[in-house]
Amino acid sequence: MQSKTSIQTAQELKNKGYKFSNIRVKIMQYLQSSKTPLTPSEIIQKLLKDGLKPNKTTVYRELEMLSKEQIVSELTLLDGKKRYEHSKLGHHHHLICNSCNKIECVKIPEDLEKLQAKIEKQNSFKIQNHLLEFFGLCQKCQLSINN
Amino acid sequence: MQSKTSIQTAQELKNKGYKFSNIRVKIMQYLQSSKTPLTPSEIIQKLLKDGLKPNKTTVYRELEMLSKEQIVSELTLLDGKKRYEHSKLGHHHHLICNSCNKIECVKIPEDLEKLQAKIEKQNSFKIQNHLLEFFGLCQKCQLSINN
DNA sequence: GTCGTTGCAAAGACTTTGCATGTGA
DNA sequence: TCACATGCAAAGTCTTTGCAACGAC
Repeated sequence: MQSKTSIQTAQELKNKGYKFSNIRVKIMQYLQSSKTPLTPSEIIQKLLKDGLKPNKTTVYRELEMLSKEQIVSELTLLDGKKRYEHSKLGHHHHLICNSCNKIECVKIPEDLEKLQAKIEKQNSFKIQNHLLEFFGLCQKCQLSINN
Repeated sequence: MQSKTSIQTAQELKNKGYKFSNIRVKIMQYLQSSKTPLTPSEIIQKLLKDGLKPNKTTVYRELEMLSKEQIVSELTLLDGKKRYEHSKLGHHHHLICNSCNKIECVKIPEDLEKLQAKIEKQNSFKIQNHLLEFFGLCQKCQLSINN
């Protein structure tokens, strides 16, 4: 199911009264350039590397705000930790390595429309969204296990 | 991907040294008869209703053991709480109501073999398992929203 | 100056651990 | 009896809340 991804511009955010603080901009950058969803503590690590000393509360609040404004989306998987990824990525799924825990994103062109239509009919359930994640071994780990 | 569901017999468990305490038997019964995955606290509620006063630690340890012996499987979704369901259910998916949070189980006959084969090839990723969950409105909530 | 943002301390929710005691076979 | 099961207290991890101080515009 494709979700709309009309992400707000910086101007729209300013109009809503948000300010562009150092930390906020950094966090948005991390999420925009990350190939994998990030946990709050991973974001804190990145900020520390960049010379900032963020309070964890700030990071949690930042992510809450970005989530509320649909700039990022929240994902709870695996270990119960929340992870965040940029909404510009659109609807996609993940390949999660059981060995090294790496998370890759993957787009599935045809997606599940037909299957969903069938399930809706058979279960009288109106599907609004879905979650599809694959667990297994990434390329690297397949090789290292074979050696 | 179908997971093997050769569940251990009571005798096999006894041979491993496990004892059949009141609480353990109850917890296994709840999970066996539940139509929806249960959280530790839901299990504690059920035990209280049945006149037992379980310590939460006991319940957590029970679920850990049942999980280790593959009698139940653990599921982390949604709110980051762990949920447990009986392995006899085999591989299946869930319909999760965005309105009342009810979780229904659903089997998908054809499942995703073709899609998985394609993804494996395109991403050099060896898929071992998957998670597929649908979010939307259950029958009841569709009706109550329309009224 | 205003109002959003930040830091700090504390609390909350869920889960795990250590140790002493209880109990089923 | 003896190993497993249980209860209790404490700690651990992740997250949220309240409040005062700071800072962008």
